[in-house]
Amino acid sequence: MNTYTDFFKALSDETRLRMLNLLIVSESELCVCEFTDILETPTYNVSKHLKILKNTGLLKERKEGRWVYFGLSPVKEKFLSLLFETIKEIPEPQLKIDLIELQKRFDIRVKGKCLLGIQKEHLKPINK
Amino acid sequence: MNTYTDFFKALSDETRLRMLNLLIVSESELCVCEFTDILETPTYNVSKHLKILKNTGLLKERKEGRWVYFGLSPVKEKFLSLLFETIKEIPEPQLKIDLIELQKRFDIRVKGKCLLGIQKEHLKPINK
DNA sequence: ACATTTGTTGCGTTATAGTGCAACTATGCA
DNA sequence: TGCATAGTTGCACTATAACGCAACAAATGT
Repeated sequence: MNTYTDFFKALSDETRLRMLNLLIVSESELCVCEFTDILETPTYNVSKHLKILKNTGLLKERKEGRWVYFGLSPVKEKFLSLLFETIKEIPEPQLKIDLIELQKRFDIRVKGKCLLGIQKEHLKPINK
Repeated sequence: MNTYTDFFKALSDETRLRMLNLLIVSESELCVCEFTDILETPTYNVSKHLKILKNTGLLKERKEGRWVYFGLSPVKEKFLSLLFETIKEIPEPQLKIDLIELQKRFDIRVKGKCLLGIQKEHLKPINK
């Protein structure tokens, strides 16, 4: 039972709902820095939210050099495919805006790869 | 945006998910004491959870004598109808058990009305 | 009028979850 | 080897939410 409430809990946060919207509509993988710029959310929070979605079983992770890409887990249950269809039907302007920002990030990919890192300075982590 | 995360937040609690399952599958109204017995949850919590679902816009309330019936709000958005279809696809044994218990409560209704109140003593509120 | 029944609400407690900061790891490059 | 870049994690703080209890309101019956 807990498993199913956990799916809804995962979606009950705005940042995570926006993340899933990006992945569902685009049908592709995004790396952490792309999420950071699109959602205008600090990297450390992006990372934490992605971890929650992954632990819920919604996302899978793939490392490529210094970059980490997140994409949807393969959908096996009818429950999950319907849940994703439901998300697609949310008429929220912000979700449309996010898709436009996503396209901008895709446009600066090099051979389909994210190589430019975070573009918005104020979202970068402070490294020592 | 908040509105939509609120729908998911409403479903992220086991008691509320079970409530909605009962209403969606049965396509009828239930009164507070019926929820109490079926969910084996104290009346004061049943009442609070129903209030949350109502405030989220998922339920409507109807008073009839001392009894208060709750049913689904009329569904206008595709988002909500899909959300309800999604809930129907949850393969959780507890949700099936709840439906059996619901049938038992329906069986003791008098002319379609709940007249017997809470049957499980330990769930009743302490009245002075 | 009074007791009973059905349901609601306020309060204190506890548990959970999101945020920001800073330290940390890991990979690649000069 | 040293540094920059991409991302993660631990900690303290704050906010939110569920719970149990007890008092309360509202409708009904005698």
